[in-house]
Amino acid sequence: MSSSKVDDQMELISHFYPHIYAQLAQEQVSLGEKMEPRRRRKNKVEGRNNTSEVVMRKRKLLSEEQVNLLERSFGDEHKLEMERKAQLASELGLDPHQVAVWFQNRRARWKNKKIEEEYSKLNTQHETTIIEKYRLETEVLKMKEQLCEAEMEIQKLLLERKSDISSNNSPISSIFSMEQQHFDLGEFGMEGKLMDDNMFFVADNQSTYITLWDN
DNA sequence: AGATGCTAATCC
DNA sequence: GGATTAGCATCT
Repeated sequence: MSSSKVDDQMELISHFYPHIYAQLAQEQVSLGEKMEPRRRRKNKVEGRNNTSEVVMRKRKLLSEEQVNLLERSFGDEHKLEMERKAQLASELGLDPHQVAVWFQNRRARWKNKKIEEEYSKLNTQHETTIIEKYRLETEVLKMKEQLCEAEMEIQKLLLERKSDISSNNSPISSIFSMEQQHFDLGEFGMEGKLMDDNMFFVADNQSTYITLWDN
């Protein structure tokens, strides 16, 4: 029986009796028979002796034991040296080329997995960054609110001061006494000092600045 | 029975 | 070595 007829038969078996086919194919390998020739792509026309033939690509899944050994080997080393390839091939009863292909595909899967892991890690980082951003924005809003309240309090105190002055007959004694009023802004870790009606001097540990506002 | 996922095998 | 194809198994 020619090998193409054997292949055709196996093709039929594989199609209608997949389990029997798997068994037969496995037996072929374990008996050390000639390896199946590498199949060409489906519908690929092969020119030989002026004839064209369409050869179906067959494929057999590796057995659990074969995959286990390959996986262990891959765990040791992702690259495959010639010697190890031959060694593995004989241990597995596979064509060295099959072993090479398996490693190539395994490296591709490993790389994809790494990329997915990295993507997932970056995604998590991104999400926590977004949450932190919102937290900080909320904090800024709260602090702005507090600042606004403090400014209103200062305005109120200034107005009180003004009305005190206007009701007093000798303003010089108070406004030009060079004794500026102090405000405790402990809430902000700062100290405030009223310079005049338009200026408020604020100091903290890091910086010093003057806030101006319209009366 | 069609959709989908995995992967051996092929092509470039 | 990466991209792609296609066989096979499993799921829906």
